[in-house]
Amino acid sequence: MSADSRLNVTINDVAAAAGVSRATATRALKGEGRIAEQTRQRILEAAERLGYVPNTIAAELAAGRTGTVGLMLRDASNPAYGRLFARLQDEAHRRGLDLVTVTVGIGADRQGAKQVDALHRLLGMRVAGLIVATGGVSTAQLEPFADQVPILRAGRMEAEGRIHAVYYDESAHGRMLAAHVLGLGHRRVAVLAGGPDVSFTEQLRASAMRDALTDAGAEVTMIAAGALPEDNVADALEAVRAGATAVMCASDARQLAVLRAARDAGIAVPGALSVTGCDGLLPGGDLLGLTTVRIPVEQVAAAAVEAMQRLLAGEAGAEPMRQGFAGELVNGSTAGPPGR
Amino acid sequence: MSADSRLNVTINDVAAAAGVSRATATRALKGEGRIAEQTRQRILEAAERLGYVPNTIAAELAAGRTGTVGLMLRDASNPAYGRLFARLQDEAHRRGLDLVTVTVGIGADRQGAKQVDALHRLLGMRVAGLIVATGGVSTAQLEPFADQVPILRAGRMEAEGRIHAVYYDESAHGRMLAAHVLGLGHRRVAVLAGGPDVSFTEQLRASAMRDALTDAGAEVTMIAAGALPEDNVADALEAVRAGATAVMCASDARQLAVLRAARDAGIAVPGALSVTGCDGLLPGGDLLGLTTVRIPVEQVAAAAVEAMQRLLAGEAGAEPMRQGFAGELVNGSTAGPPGR
DNA sequence: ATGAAAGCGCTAACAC
DNA sequence: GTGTTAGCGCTTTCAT
Repeated sequence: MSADSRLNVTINDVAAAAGVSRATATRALKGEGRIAEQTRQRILEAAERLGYVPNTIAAELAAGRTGTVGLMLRDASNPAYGRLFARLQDEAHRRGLDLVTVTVGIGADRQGAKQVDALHRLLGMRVAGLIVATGGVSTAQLEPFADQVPILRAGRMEAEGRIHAVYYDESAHGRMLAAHVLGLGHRRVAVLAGGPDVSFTEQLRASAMRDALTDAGAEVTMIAAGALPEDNVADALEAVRAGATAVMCASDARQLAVLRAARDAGIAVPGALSVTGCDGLLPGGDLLGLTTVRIPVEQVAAAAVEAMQRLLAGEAGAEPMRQGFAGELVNGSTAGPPGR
Repeated sequence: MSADSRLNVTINDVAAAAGVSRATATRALKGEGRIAEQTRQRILEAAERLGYVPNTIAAELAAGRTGTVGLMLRDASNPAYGRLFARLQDEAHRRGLDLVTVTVGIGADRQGAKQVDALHRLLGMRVAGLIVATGGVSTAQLEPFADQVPILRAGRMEAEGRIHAVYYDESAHGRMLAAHVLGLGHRRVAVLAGGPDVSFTEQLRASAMRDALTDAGAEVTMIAAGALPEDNVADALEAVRAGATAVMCASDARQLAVLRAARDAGIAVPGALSVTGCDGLLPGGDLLGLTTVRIPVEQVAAAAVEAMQRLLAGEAGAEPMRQGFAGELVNGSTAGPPGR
């Protein structure tokens, strides 16, 4: 309690106070090795009394390993990443894994310097494993470290190489939505998605939609949008005026933007226009009647942490892990049969 | 590039490769002290070539201090915390502060053992400062460390003691909403909020609402709800049947639950019932016409990080910092004049 | 401008 | 059971 107790108390102080050697104190504190129950108590009591907080920095340096897994996360204001983050933390907690997180902004920066920065910060901490939940850092940047520490990409596929992956099956999502829209009877559809440089995920969804739609003989207008949800929404409405009866958005954020625009333009949804999105994470999405796919965040988080734990335990096979999960369709009221 | 390069490369290797001593290598790598530009280049080049990633664990132990600020966060699936998290990270990034985050679940656990756990993990890392963005850890638990390391609570007030705070002025939010509802003409109002054990924030909002309402002569029914948004919504509707014309919810999540229930019960909003919430962070809240207060996440995050930076620089006064921010009313379509 | 040497607080053999 | 000892990889005086 004294001003220079607490964080300044070392294990030496504890050992001295208990009248034992540092080694014995370590053992007692970690509950390993055999010690007399009596001394153990004495040491624990001393630690408690002095307010000892073990210096993990020193411990990890001495032990030559870390107990923590690094998590690289993309901007968590995106609900999808926010939830994934929360679930990953939860799962890790449950399994006794310590997670330390660094986030990387999404600002355009030259050559992804920030991502590399964040990566190095984590690797500099000599984390025991790495979970990467951001598209921002490339496989090529990860690869060099893949045989030093298990690296697992969460949320997004990893096509090849030594990086493990537990991911959303976005192509399946795209197909599910396309099938739904087709089933409703639409034959002229606009697909609104971030351009290739904007979002890999949206691209995946959008191209799956396009393929499924064209395969079924529908006429598709692809609209490559900017990063903001409201970008290029006008183009989508233009397509509607030109005859499209449905706008399929690659994200719920875009779906909201389209709904807003449709409302402002006096276009009835789903009467004159059907709209779909993807993500399914918005609280209140049910009230809005969003038609979407609920991505399986929980499953991906659980599988990712479990996989990481296996990797840390060395139980992994020679092959990198690849596990995909598809969510389920949320049949809302923003999409209906094409009307007039 | 060889299998045991990269993470196994120490500064010794770099020094050796460059034909200098460890000390010189350190200087070159940190860009401090005077060294011949030529040797500097040689060292940097060697580091690059060997793929050297500095071991921050060792560096921090040796230096006796950390460059990182710890962030204790509550479950980020809550949009309010998710956004705060994202903004804090952003701000920290911008200001060159390194943040390491640990989250604490919200599960009921005996005596908040998990919170203490998380706290110790951060303190064990000997972080340079601590930002606490969860109500889960109490002032009493924080206090003992307050003179070892600057501790700043973000999002929630800190009444006394040595803990700094940058917070949402929830009482103001409650008053703003109450004034709005009163202004619309309501005189019989139900207030739905998590009970005292559920959410401190909601309590703050709710009691401010109650006070403002009763001060204006309105009749108020307080409903102490459970943790889930849908908890006790039935009680709120019961109050409506008994004559209340408005239900003020302490959070938007509860507002959504009430809207859902009202819809299912065939109660017109805002015709027969006005509903308000608080948070204002839901994407699509505008489409739903939510009446709410948008909490000033950005301001709080920015102020918190700035404050922390000042504290780290030792520029703080003797008094703990206390900075509150109020958001603004979002005048939606879920609240209107009392009708019949 | 560079090197030598002494630790930082802890763990982990290895003795006793 | 408990103590001794040698580091972990790096920073930092203090010499030179």
